[in-house]
Amino acid sequence: MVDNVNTTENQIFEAALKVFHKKGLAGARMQEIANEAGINKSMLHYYFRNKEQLFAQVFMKSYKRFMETILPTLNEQNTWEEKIPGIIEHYANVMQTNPHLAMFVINELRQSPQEFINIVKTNSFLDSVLITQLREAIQKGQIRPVHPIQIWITLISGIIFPFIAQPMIKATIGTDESVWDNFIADRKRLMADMVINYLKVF
Amino acid sequence: MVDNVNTTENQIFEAALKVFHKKGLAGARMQEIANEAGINKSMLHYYFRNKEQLFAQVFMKSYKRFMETILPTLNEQNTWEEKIPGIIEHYANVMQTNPHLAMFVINELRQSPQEFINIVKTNSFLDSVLITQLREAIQKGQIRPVHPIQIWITLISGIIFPFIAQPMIKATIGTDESVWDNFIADRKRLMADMVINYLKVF
DNA sequence: GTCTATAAGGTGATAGAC
DNA sequence: GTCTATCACCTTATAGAC
Repeated sequence: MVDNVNTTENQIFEAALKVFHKKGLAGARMQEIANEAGINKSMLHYYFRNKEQLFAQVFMKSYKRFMETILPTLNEQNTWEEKIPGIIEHYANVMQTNPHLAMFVINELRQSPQEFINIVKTNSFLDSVLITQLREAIQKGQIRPVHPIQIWITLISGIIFPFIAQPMIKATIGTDESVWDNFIADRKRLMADMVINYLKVF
Repeated sequence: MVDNVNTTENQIFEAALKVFHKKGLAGARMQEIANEAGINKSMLHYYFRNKEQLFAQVFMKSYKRFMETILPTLNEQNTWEEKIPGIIEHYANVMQTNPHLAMFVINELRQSPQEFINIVKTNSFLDSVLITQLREAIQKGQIRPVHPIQIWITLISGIIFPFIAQPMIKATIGTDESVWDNFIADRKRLMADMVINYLKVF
């Protein structure tokens, strides 16, 4: 399937992406996807055989958006200190553009068959430039000796979780859109500052 | 309904808690809950009328476990600096005891009716002792001037997210249980150190 | 309170005309 | 490729015997 072409197949796929992201595998209805696409329900089976296979394709695509898009940022030609704000910015953008993405991937992965878990293993960030850079800086005594993977998890936790918990946070700080935007702006600055500060000052 | 009594009603409720946590509202089946409880399916309707009302009760109970249990820790008679490791420890324990809890609450809250969102508003941590303490310390110039709410979100993000993303993390660092335990132990130390360090050193 | 049987409606999937 | 009609199954919910 070729992207960005307005074929029936692509229209269905985009609709499926939207509905599965919002409702999950169990909550999504083939009829709802058909309605969203403005296309007859039979066409879903014609192009994707059944719900299971349609979901599998949606999940793969979503996983790529969620994980693989970060790799270029991790492997850029700059210092680890420059990479950190870049990573934060990247994930904040992904989440803002697609608010259900992270939740969808993480949630479906909980009970998915091994098939899906395997694609996680084959897309590790462990051998990225960032991790290597942090490891080297630790060896040279330039930064605090922490597992680089802990730094990585700290970064993505601090950015992704607030988006996942968005409904709860908004109920607390206020539902106004500008309040949320300020919150996220603060969040990005804080996480970058805090992690860099922690690594350097010891 | 009284807790910890082995009535039919409680057996059903505990089974429902388990199944809903794992499968979510859309994925859970009344028959599966009945099987889990070892009780006839008709009894579910006898005691809880329908799936919707059973779910509502399960959600309320879960939300309390997820949020309200933290309030005592936030209001303890100690300094903010002592509270931070306490909060981290508390949430790590909650997540370890009930690995599906956070995901369930956050996930169902995404599309839940206003009814559920309202209980978030009425259980705010904004007026907790911790937040007050941080605000006062900022006014006195003792710690870095950051929104106390950002500190709070940083703490819970850094602990809850790793448990939510557990399948992905395990696929990366290894599925061995001792590896995971070490990872969490490191995580708890790192988050406490990093946040306290950031607030004090400026 | 507990059980069996069954109704009532929803949902994925296919057959077959065009 | 696209549509309508329809099947087969699943799931919630209830009626009614005990």
